[in-house]
Amino acid sequence: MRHSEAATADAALLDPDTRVRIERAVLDVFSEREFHRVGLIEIARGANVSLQTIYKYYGSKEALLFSSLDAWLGKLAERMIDHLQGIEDYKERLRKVFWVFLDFTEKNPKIVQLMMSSVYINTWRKQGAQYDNPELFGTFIRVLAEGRAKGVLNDQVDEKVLLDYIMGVLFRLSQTWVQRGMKDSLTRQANVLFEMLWRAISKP
Amino acid sequence: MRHSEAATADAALLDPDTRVRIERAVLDVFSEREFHRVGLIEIARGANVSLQTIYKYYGSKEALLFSSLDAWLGKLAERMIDHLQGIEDYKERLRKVFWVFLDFTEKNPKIVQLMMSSVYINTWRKQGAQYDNPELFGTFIRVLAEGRAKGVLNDQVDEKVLLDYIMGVLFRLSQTWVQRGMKDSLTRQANVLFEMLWRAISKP
Amino acid sequence: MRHSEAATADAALLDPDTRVRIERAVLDVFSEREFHRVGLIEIARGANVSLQTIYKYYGSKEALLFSSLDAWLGKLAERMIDHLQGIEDYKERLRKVFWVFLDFTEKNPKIVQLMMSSVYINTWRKQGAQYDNPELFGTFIRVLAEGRAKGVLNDQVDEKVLLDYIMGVLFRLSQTWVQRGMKDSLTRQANVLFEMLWRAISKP
Amino acid sequence: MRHSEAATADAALLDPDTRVRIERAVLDVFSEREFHRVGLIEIARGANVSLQTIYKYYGSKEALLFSSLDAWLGKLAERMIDHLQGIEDYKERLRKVFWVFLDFTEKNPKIVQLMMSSVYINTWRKQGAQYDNPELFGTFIRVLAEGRAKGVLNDQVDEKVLLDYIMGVLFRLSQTWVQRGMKDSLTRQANVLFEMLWRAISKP
DNA sequence: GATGAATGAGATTTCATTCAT
DNA sequence: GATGAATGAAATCTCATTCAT
Repeated sequence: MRHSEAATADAALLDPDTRVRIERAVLDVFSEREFHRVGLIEIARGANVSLQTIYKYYGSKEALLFSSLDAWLGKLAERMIDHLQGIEDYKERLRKVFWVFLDFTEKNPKIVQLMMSSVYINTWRKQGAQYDNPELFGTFIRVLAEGRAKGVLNDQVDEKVLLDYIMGVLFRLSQTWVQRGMKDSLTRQANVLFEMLWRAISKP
Repeated sequence: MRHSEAATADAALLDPDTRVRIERAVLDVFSEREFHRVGLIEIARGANVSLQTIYKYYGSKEALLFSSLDAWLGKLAERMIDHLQGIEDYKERLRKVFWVFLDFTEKNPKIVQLMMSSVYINTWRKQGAQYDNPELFGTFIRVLAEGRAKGVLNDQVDEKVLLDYIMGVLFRLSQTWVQRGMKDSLTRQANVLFEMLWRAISKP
Repeated sequence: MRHSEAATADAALLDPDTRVRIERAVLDVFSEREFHRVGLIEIARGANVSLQTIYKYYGSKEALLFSSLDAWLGKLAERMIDHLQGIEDYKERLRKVFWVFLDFTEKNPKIVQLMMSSVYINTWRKQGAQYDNPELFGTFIRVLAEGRAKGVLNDQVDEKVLLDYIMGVLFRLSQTWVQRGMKDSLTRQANVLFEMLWRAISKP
Repeated sequence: MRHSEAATADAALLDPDTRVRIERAVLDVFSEREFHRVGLIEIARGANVSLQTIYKYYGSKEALLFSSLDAWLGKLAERMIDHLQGIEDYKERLRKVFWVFLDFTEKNPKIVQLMMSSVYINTWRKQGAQYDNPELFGTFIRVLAEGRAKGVLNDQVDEKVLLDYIMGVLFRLSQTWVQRGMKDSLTRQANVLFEMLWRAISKP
């Protein structure tokens, strides 16, 4: 049903320059204020486009947010895949996933803020089909499956549960790091933090 | 708060019966729809009170949500404290905390849904002073401090990080359990799940 | 229909002292602000009574206003009748009516203000049956009829038209005198003003 | 004015068609019911526009009423000026003013009703600067000044008093004619009525 | 007589979304 | 692509009126 308009509203058709301006405005504004406190005119003005351009290419306020978020997360996915290249040892691969995520948080705290201010977990999930960033999550899943196959991961629980531990910890660490004022580097402690997680998910 | 009588708005003054009706309506509606899709008139009608009553005792839509949420979480705190009584062994105490949380999720999935649909992590934190439910979080913190004191917990990281692991995992497990359709009991796997977490946070 | 409540809400049953306080508050407040800008709580507080007392004895905001207005106009009627005593010459009687009205305006500008701020001509008329102050208007009418009978008044038009001229001029003079700042005495010019009116309504 | 955009709210910018519909609705509804009994939603529905359109172009309920009233009175002014053309004799000019007013009343009783139902004399005056219809009242004043200059008008009183007599009588005649059920034509008696007024204001 | 609480109604604002140009 | 205008919906606030104590 939503896809009926997909053909009409597709940010991909937008002039790349304009798109960047819009996505930056989204990041700036939605990270500062809650979703319902943000007016699309601010975004439009901030990006120097008309409201109609936004509606034409995104379709709705919600879609704008999720599409932009997806674009930003795409960068994380890209980076993740890039960094995973050439690492053979399984634990090292996972450690890398962990590190890239924390590193991304440190370099893009606004994205974390945006997610905390304006993204309802639930809505995000629902939009999943379109915006869940399969590249990102797919990479996670693939790395996990790999570990299970190699027999190094805990097999008392469903594979999804392992993902829950990883994501739960990563999200929470990112959030509190931002909320507590982005003091002392997250990545500097990455190894200690990862070892804790590793003990949780590896085969005991 | 634009409300001139913000100081006056206090749900505690409300007739207990009415309050329960309102809080139930909040739970029902906000768990189904996102914050900005909920109209207070629905809540009013659902609770059989007038809009004015809501504004008088809560002050605003946001305050209504957080006050109600706080009331529900108060139940969790109460239960938590109750269950902790008489358990001596430290690990057992933490296991209990873990179990009570999952048990609460299983028995009150709507609260989890409400948090996922309508509560921005950020706003929640900001409202902290008023609604963070010190009883609940205080209990967590106290149990943790206890463990540190006894030397059984990982001391390579800040105590807050331990809390992040626990909360991160608990929240994520609860959320995905609800989102994946509340299949198979969470508490049934509580021990396995807890042991994983325990390996993460205990002194290696 | 309205009279069904007459038995219930009747200002006459009110403690005279309280009634005076209420009527004074009505005068003070309704003369300063338009009807719909006046809150009954102000009146209640100003008169040191409870809202319920007002409702019990007056029945409604509108009734309160008209009943109070009627009480004040009663004073005009009383004074009018009093002053008319012992004047034989017809023209002199009418001149007196004219003078008393202007004198009343000068002494009670607030009543004029109240009528200008808060009384819709129409509503006043409709409430006529109850609040038209038959004593006052009855006196006018009687004096007029007298003049017609004596053959001194213009008989080319309906008697009511003569009343229209008198009332129209008196009301307008009163209103503009108040609005223009209550400068120079109205009564001082009463004779000149009356002679103008007399030329209009007397038989040419 | 609470309206932040008060400066923006200007009915003149409104689509003429829409404006006519709104003004007609205002006339219809405010003439039937008192100001505070009228809901703007009725007006909006009656004019087939949204509430927001009304607020955008008028700013407030009161402004809507006065702006509309002004528009209607503009028609009277126009007609007045038109009819005055080519009349040389001073008394005839004033007679014409008198007649046009009564004729307008006869043709637009709803406007009189609206003024009686919903316009507080006081508020109207205060809004004067904006809505007093300088064309209309200016014309009155100019005609009067003319008469004074020619020495045909009573000069024992201030010029404004002469205006008071004219307006007082005209308003009152119009009001009672409407209230008494709009029986027998007002204009048919215009001459007799005018001669009465003329005796009052002309030099004796 | 008084006090406190609740309600329905409606004024006013803000905003996502749509339409026409 | 952009601009301007209109709309429906809902947040918020104020108040007359009613009810129960």
